[in-house]
Amino acid sequence: MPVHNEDIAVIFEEMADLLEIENANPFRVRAYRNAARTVRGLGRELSDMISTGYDLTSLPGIGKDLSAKIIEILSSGHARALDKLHKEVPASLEDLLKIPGLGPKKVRVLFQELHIKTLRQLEKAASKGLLRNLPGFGIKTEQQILENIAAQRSTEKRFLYSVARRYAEPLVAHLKAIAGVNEVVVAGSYRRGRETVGDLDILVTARADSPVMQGFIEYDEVGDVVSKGKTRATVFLRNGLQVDMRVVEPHSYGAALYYFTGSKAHNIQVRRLAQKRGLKINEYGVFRNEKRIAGKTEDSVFRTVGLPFIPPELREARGEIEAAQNNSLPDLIGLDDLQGDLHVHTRASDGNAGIEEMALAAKACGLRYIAITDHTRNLGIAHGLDPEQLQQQIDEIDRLNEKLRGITILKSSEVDILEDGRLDLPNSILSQLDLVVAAVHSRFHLSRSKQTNRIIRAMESKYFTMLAHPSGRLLLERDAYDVDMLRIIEVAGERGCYLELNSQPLRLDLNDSYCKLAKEQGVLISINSDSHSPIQFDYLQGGINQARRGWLEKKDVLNSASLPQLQKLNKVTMG
DNA sequence: GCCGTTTTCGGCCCGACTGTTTTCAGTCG
Repeated sequence: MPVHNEDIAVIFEEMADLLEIENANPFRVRAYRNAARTVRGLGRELSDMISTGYDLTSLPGIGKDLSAKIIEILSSGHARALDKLHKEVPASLEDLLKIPGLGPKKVRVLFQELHIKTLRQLEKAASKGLLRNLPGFGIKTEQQILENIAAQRSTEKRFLYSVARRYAEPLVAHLKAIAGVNEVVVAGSYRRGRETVGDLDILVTARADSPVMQGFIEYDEVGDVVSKGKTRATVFLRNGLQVDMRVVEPHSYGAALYYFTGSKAHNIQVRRLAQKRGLKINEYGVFRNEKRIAGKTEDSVFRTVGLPFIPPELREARGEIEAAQNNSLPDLIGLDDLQGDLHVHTRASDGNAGIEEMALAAKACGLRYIAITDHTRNLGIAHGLDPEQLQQQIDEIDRLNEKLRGITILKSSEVDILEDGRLDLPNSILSQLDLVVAAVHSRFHLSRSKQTNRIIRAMESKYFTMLAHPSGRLLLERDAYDVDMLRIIEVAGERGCYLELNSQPLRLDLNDSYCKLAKEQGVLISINSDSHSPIQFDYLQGGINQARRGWLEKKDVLNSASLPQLQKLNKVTMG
């Protein structure tokens, strides 16, 4: 049973949780959490790194001990240290930590005093009123625990970025309209462009007498008010989305924006840099002793630690600070850099508009070319095309290209990759297409090796151009199928194929880490809308957000090429 | 448990809010 980086990260996180409940040295706990993050963020599998003789202690946060533990886990599948901890602290206590308001100290008390190990036991004890007399607990705590157990059951924890935006934008407008309010900006993971967000962090600058705090908690959409102070409040909207608002003075705006944009891991790294320079960074500014030396803008904060501005999408402690120090930050791609869209559907399969309508909509968005990629016959549910129907479409595209100006339509297809890795169209018709987009739409539960080989076999077709939505995941709905994505990226590099970054809000597939890895391997990414209607070209912005999080520059993106440039590339024939 | 242009020992990011503890610990972000 191969051990993946994720397995190791999970073990380290479990160790951290249990050690925390055991009241271990907090810095030791942090060391495990740091190591888990490092392991998760690696581009390569640790098992490969070991076999090529890589010294793990050169990784950040991995020393002699954790390196030995990684090697142990890789060879045996488990860590004796964790097994030993389990004898003292039951694993189920981790579930209790997930209840808001319960941290390691309280969980420890629950376990020691009442032998509570599971959520069910906790709920029972709380409803019997057994918690209120424990040290550090009271009636309110007991009540809150009951409410939070119920809330956790009923609500979805994260929201799609696109959904969060629908709530964020009107709320920002509401706050801006309150007297005395200056700036209102959504920071946090939302500003970093993450594909899903757990909550909204809203930063406000306002005059001291502004009623913004009151105006916030009285907002129409607010369901529950969790806490409210002079500078900070937390609410839940009626849809379950948590919103934190912070109010700061204008001279702290940049420092606060920086601070609340995170990520936490990134902020810690930068604060450590500040510390070395005898500076302290908090949400109010950058301080030397008691004196504020920066904080009005984010730029000013970065300058005090000798760094250039780092775009929010990069602030994940994945090497951006080192890159900033070496002046090698990427020049991130923007929406304007896209010249075309290589994944577009029409009503011939499951879209809702004709070819011409889609082409004109793309042109209106500033694009110069699109590829029409309807499904193939194997995908019956989407009315996939058979070779004859595709031939008719090809003829229609030829006629339209004669007529249309300012936009070129490329002939293509989103071809199903069958279970054995064959493509769902004969070569006789594939050879007539300008490019071939291929995708897995069935048999998601094959074993890792079968799924990987299936896709690699498809890539070996001479007509294969690009793998669409490479992992098959649907955010918050369906996990990625089990596939060796590192291998897929390698093979794409060897065969001169491309990978898609699908911009549908529910997909955003490829994810940011794999985008970065593809870039490092020289594999170009195509940022496509997968539009099924003329308004869906807007989705490209979401793809751009994701691409930026994956460190992609214009040169890393296939469809930032002009049409003549695209024609010169491998695998695009433009018959 | 990690780490080193103050250090191989002694540090390790920082502050707001809540509830209960009447002076502060725990939790959260």
